[in-house]
Amino acid sequence: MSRSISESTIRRLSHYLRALESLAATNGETVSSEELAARGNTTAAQVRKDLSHFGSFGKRGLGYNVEELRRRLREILGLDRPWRVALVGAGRIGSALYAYPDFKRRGFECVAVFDADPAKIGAQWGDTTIRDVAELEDVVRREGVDLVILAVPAEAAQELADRAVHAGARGILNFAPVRLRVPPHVAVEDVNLVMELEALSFHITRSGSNGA
Amino acid sequence: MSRSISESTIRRLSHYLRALESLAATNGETVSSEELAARGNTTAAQVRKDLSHFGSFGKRGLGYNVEELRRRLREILGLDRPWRVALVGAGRIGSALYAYPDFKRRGFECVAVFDADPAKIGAQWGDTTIRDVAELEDVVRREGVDLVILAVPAEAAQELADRAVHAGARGILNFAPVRLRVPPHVAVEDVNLVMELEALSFHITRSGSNGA
DNA sequence: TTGTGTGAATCCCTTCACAGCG
DNA sequence: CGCTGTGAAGGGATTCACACAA
Repeated sequence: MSRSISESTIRRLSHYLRALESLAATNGETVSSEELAARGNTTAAQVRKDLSHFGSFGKRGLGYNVEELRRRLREILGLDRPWRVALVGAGRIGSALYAYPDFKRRGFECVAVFDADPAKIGAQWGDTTIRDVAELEDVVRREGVDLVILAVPAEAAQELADRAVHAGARGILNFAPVRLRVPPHVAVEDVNLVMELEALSFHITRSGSNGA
Repeated sequence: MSRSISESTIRRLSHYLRALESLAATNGETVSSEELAARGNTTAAQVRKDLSHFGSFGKRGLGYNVEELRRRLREILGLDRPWRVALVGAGRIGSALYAYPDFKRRGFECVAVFDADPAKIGAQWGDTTIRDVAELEDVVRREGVDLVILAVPAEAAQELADRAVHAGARGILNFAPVRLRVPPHVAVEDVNLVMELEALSFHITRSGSNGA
């Protein structure tokens, strides 16, 4: 289809999908770009433009069929198949993510958990045994892991990313505050909690009544 | 100074600050926009443009004084003062955040933790007692809470946001997958982990060799 | 009539290129 | 010289506005 879909468009597609799913029960048949925009982030024109990059899913004068648009969005986002996820780092963030119910609900299945700490290796999380991170490559290969969640200290992140990629991982969700270097066929998304707080700090400081 | 600083600029300022902090020890005196760009996300021109929105901190032919630029960036981001943070939701994500060492290091101090679950209320996390969320307004007011971290289910998020804002909170870090409605003087940053995974899914699906 | 799909216009962000200061 | 600070150019992304299909 088309080239170069922007990162913001992708985010909005996720929003639309979520809106459709909460709509499926309540509303009956169709949504307009207007309704979708109200529940998402944005304007009706933006919704239509976003969708137009992938085809023409609507009916003029009517709107979009909820069920069909939902299916198409899942296809577009690649959610029409299960994803095999490995979690690297069994610390606090790792454990929160492991139990995050929305992941499974969306088809992201955690098939392995790793840590470097001998005190943690061998422990059980539900039915998952925490493995030595030394086994990373083996397990990624054997289990066909697609995505790796890196919840490890900054110093360890690049090396672990390299190893996961080398073993076949195609995407990395990175919680470490470093910019990872990866080959072009590998996708990386960064989550940096401190940065989010700093953004809040910035906005409040600027909008505040203090001229400092 | 100027108006309308973009969200991406703010993120980059955070990057620059982090780069400077790791530099302060190793390097001696000055950095060029080139070096800063290499460690951050971006290009030398972008670094200079970003900084130029806030003043002229560099010396031509020399670069930026590391220590001074660090100080200015902390000022710009509003990090030259402590922030009082309340954590709402003592679940797994909440507990991971509470212990997140980088928060304190950057001046974000968690002064209260709330939950609605009677089984959790009264429990101790370090020296913090988990409070009944019914006390939210009181405590936010009494403790002078600036920022609220919402790590609660989607259904509860908007109501809790309203209450926190009403009690004086100026910023919200929102982990619930809903778009919060807040007055214009309140800043919101969303963290949506499922969306990040979906973005990975999208990229991999598109770049993949499978035509499906 | 309603609401999509889409070129055209607009706005904003990034990149370029260079004047000017140290 | 070297490197910043910045107007101008370029490129993307949003918004506008309307032809057209149901």
